[in-house]
Amino acid sequence: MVFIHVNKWDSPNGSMSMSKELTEIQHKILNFLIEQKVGRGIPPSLAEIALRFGYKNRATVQQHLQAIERKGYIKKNPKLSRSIEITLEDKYFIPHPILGEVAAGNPLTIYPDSIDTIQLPAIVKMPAESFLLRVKGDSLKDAFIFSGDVIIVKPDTEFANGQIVVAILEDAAVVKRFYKKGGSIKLHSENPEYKPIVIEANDPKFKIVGLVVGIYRTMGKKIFNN
Amino acid sequence: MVFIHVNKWDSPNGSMSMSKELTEIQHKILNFLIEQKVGRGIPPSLAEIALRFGYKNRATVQQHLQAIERKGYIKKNPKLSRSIEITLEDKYFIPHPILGEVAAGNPLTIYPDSIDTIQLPAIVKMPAESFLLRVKGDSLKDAFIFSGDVIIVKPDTEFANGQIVVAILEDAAVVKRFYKKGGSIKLHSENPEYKPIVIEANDPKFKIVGLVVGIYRTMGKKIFNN
DNA sequence: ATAAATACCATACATATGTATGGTAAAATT
DNA sequence: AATTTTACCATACATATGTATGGTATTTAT
Repeated sequence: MVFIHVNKWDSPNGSMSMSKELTEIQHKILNFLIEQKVGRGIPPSLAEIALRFGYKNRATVQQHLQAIERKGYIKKNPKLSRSIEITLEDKYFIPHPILGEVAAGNPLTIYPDSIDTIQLPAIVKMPAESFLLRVKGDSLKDAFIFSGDVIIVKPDTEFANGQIVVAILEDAAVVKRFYKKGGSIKLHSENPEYKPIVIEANDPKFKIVGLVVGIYRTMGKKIFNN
Repeated sequence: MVFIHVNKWDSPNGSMSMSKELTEIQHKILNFLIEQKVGRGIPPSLAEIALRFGYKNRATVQQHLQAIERKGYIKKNPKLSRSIEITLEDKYFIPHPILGEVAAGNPLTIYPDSIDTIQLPAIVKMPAESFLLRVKGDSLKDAFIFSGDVIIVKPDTEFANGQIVVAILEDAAVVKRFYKKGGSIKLHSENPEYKPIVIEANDPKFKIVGLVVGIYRTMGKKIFNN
C-alpha cells in the first residue's frame, strides 16, 4: 500500500506548520495505523504494531503511541482494544501537491512549482511515483473526465492503445487517449470538437509522461479544501 | 442502517433460494455488526454486542456469531479481537427476482465494496466518518457518477437541496439528489429514466445516511489491484 | 414423536490487550 | 555539562476478549 505524504511532517527540515512534529519512527507508525485502518478496516493492536516493526514488546509501541497522542495525531479510548483514532485535521485526507494543470483540450503549461494542494482521501491509492494534475477543459468529457477533476498520473513509458495518458509537447501538457500505429502516435480527445494530435514517436519535443490511473473529484462544498 | 441487503432474509415470506437463511435475531446482529463497522470504524466485541442486545453473557453472542459464520455471512479471525469480517458476496444480493425489479425502476442498488487489496468487500469506514460505496447502476450518470465509481460518503443528518445523498429505504440503498419541501423529501435521479422518489421525512423505513462528498474512479489496469 | 435447531443462561479458562513501572543507551536540547 | 527527548528493553498486572463446556426451554423440522 502506498501512502505518499508530501507534507510538512514528512520533511523535518520544512517549516513548522503543525505545533508538534512527529519523529520519523512515529511518522512510520502513524502511517501504519492509517494503512491498517484503511486497508483492513480496523486499527492494529499494540502487538501487531510491535510485530510489524520488530519490537520485542508492546511497551515500546505503547510509548510511541503515547508520544503520537501527546502530539495530537491520534486519540485512544483507554481500556478499549483497537480503538486508535487518527485525529488529523482532515483526518485521512492527506495533502498532496498538485503539480499543475493539464489541458484536456488545448495544451496548458505545467507549473514550475506546486502552487496548489489537494486533500486526497487516504484510500485513494497513489502509486509511488505518481503525481496529480488538475484537468482544465472539456475535451475528455466523453471519457467522463471533466474540468476540475484531479487526475492521478503514474509515470510510465509504455502504453496500450486506448489508455488515457498525459503527454507533454512543447512545454505544455495534455490529457488524451493514446493510440499508436507504426511510428506515429495519435492522441485522441473524446470530444469531437478537438482534433487529434499526431506526432512521430521519436519527436524530441514530445514526450508521454505517464498513464492516468485514476481520477478524483470532489463534490459538495468545504469538505475538501481544494 | 447503512448496510442493507435486499435479499431473502429481509423478507421472511419470500421463497427460499438461499441455502442458509439467517434468523431474525442473527440478522439483527449482523446488521449491528455492519452498523458498528460503518459508524464506528471497528467491529464490536462480543461484550459490546451482548450489551446492545441485553444478553447477560458473551456466550450467547458467541453462539449467534458462530451460527452466522456457519451460514457464511461473516468470518472471524480466531483469537483476534474485533476481527469480524463481513463476507458479502454477490450471492447475498438478490440474484434474480428482486434484482429485476431494482434494475427496472428505482431504487438502484449499491453494494459495499472495498477498493483495497483486502478481500472483504465491506464498507471501509473513512475516518472523517466517511465511508466508501461503489456505485452500481446508471441513475446518476447525468451527474457524472457512473457504475463502478467509488463514492465517498460522509454521514450526516442535514442536507441542502441539490446535494447528492445516500439514502436507505425499504432495505435498499440509493444514491440520489436531495430535495426537501415541507415535510416531504424528494430524491431525484439525474437520469430522467428514473422517476424521483418521494417520501415523508419521518418515515421510519427511510433514512438518509450521508452526503456524497466525493467520487473516485480507477482507470487503467493492474495499477490498483482491486 | 423424535430429533435438530434455536435462544438463552452460567461458569471456567487461556490469551490478547492495554497499561504501569523501571531500566539502559544514544541523540538532541538547553 | 546537564537535561530532556527519543528509542528501545524487561517484567508485571488487570481486564478485555474469545472460546469451551454444560445446562434449560422453546421452536422447528423429520
